Amino acid sequence: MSDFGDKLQNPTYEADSILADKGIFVTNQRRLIATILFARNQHVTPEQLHALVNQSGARVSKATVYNTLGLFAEKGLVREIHVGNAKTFYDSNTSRHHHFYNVDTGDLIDMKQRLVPLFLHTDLPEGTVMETADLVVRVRNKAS
Amino acid sequence: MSDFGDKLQNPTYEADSILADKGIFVTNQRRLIATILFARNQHVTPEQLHALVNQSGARVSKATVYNTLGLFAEKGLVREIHVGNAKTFYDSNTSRHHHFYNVDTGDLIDMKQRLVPLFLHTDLPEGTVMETADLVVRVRNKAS
DNA sequence: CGTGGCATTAGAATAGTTCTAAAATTGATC
DNA sequence: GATCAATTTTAGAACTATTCTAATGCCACG
Repeated sequence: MSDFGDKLQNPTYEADSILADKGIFVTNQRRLIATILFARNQHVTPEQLHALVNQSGARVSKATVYNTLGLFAEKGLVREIHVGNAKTFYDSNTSRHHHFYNVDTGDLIDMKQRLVPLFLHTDLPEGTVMETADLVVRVRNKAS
Repeated sequence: MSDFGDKLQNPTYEADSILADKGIFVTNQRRLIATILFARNQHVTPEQLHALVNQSGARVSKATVYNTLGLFAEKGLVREIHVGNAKTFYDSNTSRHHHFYNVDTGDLIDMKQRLVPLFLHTDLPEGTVMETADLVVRVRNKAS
């Protein structure tokens, strides 16, 4: 990149600085994935993201999508949400909030209510540290 | 079974009545599974239960274990707990409580604290009904 | 410009679960 | 008790999400 003006125009610049801020080494694939992830707040599964990335012309392998999402989650860039039944979502909104999971449609929906009071680290089982605390309310369509 | 006295002596009688109370048709396999499940409050995965049943001499197929646990959960006899990473646990303690899941050991541990306030059905997404509401706090061993 | 180390890749492997089609069991009926 | 329809059980194949593997590519630095 030539100068600062260029950088501001360049849609990838923001992704680069987000990654750099978290000490994540920037590569083409990571930039691509970050750009898509942060284009809007959203919930994606690795598979959905893989499709999104690749239909944008680029080619990123499934393994890299998994690795990259795992790395981003580890660095606090996205939140990993486990909804059971072998599915994992990644949420680009890392603020404290919880979810509904519709088992019929596979949709993950933000919960507006703040239901879970502060969680105290001192109460964790002996010798463990918290990784994540997910409240997932599983729902299904009424008519079924 | 011959008479009521016999039934009281018979360890399977309790399982039978538990099943009957929930309108579950009793079969040998279901009785076996129920007996093991309710011998003590515990968390089991289908695979663990399958091993338990079969090392007790009987032979019950994996498919039946899955079907039966699913049926019991549907009828409210056990609680299904989704901890992510493709594992499902069944908890013979159906009272409201939540769990720690140790990702290193695979253990599911009861949480003593009552962290989640009453959940209001009216706040569910349009056209859906609640299935389960699980708060799972994922922890890992400190030294890793 | 060569070397070391990480990143990426395709495809195989794995784990948990569900599906399938056939065989067995059940209770109801003769 | 034999017969029937309905349900349950079964073995194993199929499926899905994810992780592993081993080879290849890429970049930074000397």
